[in-house]
Amino acid sequence: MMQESGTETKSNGAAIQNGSSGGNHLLQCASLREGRSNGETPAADAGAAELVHVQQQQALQVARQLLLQQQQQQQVSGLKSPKRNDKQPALQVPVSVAMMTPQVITPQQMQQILQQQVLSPQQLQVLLQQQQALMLQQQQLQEFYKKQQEQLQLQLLQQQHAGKQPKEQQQVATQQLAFQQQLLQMQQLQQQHLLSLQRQGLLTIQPGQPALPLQPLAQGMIPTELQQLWKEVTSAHSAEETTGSNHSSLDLTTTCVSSSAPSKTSLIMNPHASTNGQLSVHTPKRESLSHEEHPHSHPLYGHGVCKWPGCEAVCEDFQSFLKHLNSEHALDDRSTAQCRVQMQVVQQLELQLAKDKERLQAMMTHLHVKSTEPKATPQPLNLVSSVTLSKSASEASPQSLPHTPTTPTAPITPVTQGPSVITTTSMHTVGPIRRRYSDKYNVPISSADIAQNQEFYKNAEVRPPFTYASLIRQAILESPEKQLTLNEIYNWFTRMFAYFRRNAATWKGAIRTNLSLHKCFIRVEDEFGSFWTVDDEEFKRGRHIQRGRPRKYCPDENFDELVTHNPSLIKNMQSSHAYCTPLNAALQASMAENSIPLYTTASMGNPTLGNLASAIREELNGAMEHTNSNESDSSPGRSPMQAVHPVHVKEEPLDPEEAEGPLSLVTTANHSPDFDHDRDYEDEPVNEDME
DNA sequence: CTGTGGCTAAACAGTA
DNA sequence: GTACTGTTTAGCCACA
Repeated sequence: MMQESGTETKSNGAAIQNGSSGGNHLLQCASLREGRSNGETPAADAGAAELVHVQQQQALQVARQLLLQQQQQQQVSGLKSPKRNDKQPALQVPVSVAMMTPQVITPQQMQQILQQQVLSPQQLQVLLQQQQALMLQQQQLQEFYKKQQEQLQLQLLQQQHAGKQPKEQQQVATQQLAFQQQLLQMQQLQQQHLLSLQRQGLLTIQPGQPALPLQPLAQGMIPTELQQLWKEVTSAHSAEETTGSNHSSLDLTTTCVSSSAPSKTSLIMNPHASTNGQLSVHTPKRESLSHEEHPHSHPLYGHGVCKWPGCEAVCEDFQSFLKHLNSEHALDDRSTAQCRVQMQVVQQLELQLAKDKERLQAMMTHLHVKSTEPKATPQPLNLVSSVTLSKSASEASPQSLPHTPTTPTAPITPVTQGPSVITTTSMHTVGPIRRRYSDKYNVPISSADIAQNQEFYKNAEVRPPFTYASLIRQAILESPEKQLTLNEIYNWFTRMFAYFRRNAATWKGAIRTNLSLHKCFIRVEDEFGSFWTVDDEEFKRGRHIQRGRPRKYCPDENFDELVTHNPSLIKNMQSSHAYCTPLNAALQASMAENSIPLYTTASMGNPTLGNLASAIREELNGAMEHTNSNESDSSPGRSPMQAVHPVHVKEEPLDPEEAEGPLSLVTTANHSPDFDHDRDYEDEPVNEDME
C-alpha cells in the first residue's frame, strides 16, 4: 500500500538530507504529479516545489520576452547586417532559464542527483531534453555573443573616431544596451534558478567547491570580459543615450563581474585601454583574414556595410569596402587587439561548447539513452538502440528486464569514469527490476506524465516505470470514448512504448491479468464485442479482486448463455433498469458523483454501459450497506456478483467495509438455487468472498 | 520476518 | 484446430 510512496518518501528524504525541503524542481514536479495521496509527502514540500515551478515558469517567460525584445529592437534599429537578421529566428526558440545555466549542474552534481536514485525516466527525459535544448541555446548564445562582441569592437572603434556616423552609433548603442539588459536579466534569472535549486537541495555545494551558484554563466564563458567591455563602452556614451539603461550596466558590473570566476582565458584587458580604444596585446596573431578571396561572401561585408566589429561603415561597393578595410582596419595594435578579443571569445565559447557536449554525452551514456545530438562527440556509445536483449535475459528470466532509470538498484555510471560503453551485459546483469513509482493506484499517472516522456518511451527500450494497471488506465482514458478493446490496448502499448514491442506474450498476458484482476477495469459487452472501461474512482482506491473468489466462469450454462448470447440484455437493462429500479434515483446520484466526468464523451444524456456498470456497482455497494443492517445473516453463497453478471460487467466482490452480506435485491433475478458458485467457495467465509 | 502488492507464467474456459 | 480473450492461481520478488 505504501510501497511506492516509499520511493517518493525516499526521494524527499534524500533531498532533506541535503538540507532543503524538496528535490530538484523537475523531480519535484514529477513526484508531485505522481505523489499526492498518502500524505507522506509533506505539504510544505509540495508547496515549495510548486512555488519553484511557478518561479521557473515566470523566469521562462521573462527569458522568452527578452529574446523577443532583442529581436524587435534589432529590427527596429534597422540592423544593416542581413546575416544577423538571418540569425534572429533562432533566437526565438524558447529558452528555459535552466538551459541558460549550462554549468549549473556539474558532473559531480549530476552524479549526486543520480545517486539519490530518485530520477524517473520522466525526469531523465526532462533532463535530456533540457540538455539538448541547452546545446541549441548555447549555439544561439554563441552566435549572439559573437555578434555582440563584434558590435562591441565597433563601438570601441567609433569612440576613437568620434563623431563618425552618430546615428548609427546611437542605434548600435541602443542595441548594446538592450543586450546588456538581457545579460543582466539572464544572469539574474540564472542566479534565481540556482538559488532555487540550492534551496531544494539539488545543488549541494561541496565544502571545497567554489560558490558555483554565484557564478553567472559559469566557467569558461566570456561574459565577464564582455560585461567589462560593455561597461566601458556604455560609460563612454552620453547620458541621453543611456538613460535608464545605464543602471543596468552598473548593476551588471556589480552583480556579475566576479573575480572568482574561473578565467581560463589569457586575455588581459587593460583597464585603461578602453579609454583610447587600445587593448594590450601580447601575442598578436592571425590577423590575416583573407578578405579578398571571396569577395562576394566576405564575412566582413554585407549589404553595403562594413561588418567589422563596431564599424558598420557604409561602403557602396566591394571595392570601396576593401579600401575601407585596408585603411580603417589595417594591421595595427587596435585591429590586432580586436581580433584577439574576438578569438578569445570564440575559443571560450568553443571550449564551453565542448565541455557541455562532453557532459551531455556522459549523461546520455550514463542514462543509456540514444543520443539525439548528431556526432556530439567522437566518443562511441553503445546505447539502448544498439542493445539487444539477450535471449537469456529477456526470456529465461522475466525479471531480468532492462532496468529503468528509476531503479534504485540501477548502477550509476560514475561520470568520472568518462563515457562508458554500455554493453548488453551491463544492461542485464543488474538484477530484478521492480520499481514503478506509479505503482500506487491512488497515484494515477496523468496524461502529462506519459505525454511528457512520450518520445522517450517510444524510442528508448526502457521499461516504463508504471504498473500495468496505470498504463491500461491511461490507454483507456486517452481513447476518445474512454473505452478500448483488448486489442486496442495492446496497440496502445506497442505504439507508446518501445519496450512493449518485444516479449508480447509476457506483457499481453499481464495486461489481461490486470484487466481481470483489478476492480477498476470494467468489461462491457455489446453487439460489436467487448471493450474495457476504467472506473477511476476505483482505480484510485487500488483494490484488487480478491484471489480465491469464485471464478467468473459459470458451469451453469443456462446462466452463461443467458448473458453471453443476449447482449441486448445489457441494453434492455440500461433502458429499463430492471434490476435496479428501486435504486434508480440513488443510482442517478451515484453516477453524477462517481467519476462520470471520465466518461463525458459517451455519457452525454445516455450513460455508457461502463458508467452504468460503475454506477451499479457503487449503488450495489451502497445497497449492501442497507441490506446488511437488515439481513446480516442472509444465506451464504449468494454473491452479489451474480447479480451484476447479467450485464456482463465484471462482478465485484464488495468491500468488507461496504458490504458484509449478499445482495438479495438483485440476486433473485437470475439466480438459480443450485448455482454452482455456491459450491465453489462454500467452505469460504462469506465475508471473504465479499472481501 | 512478515505482509502486501506487482509481475510473470501457466492452466483453464469460452469464443470466433 | 487455432488464435484470441478472459479468469484465476501460484510463485517470485521488492519493499515497508
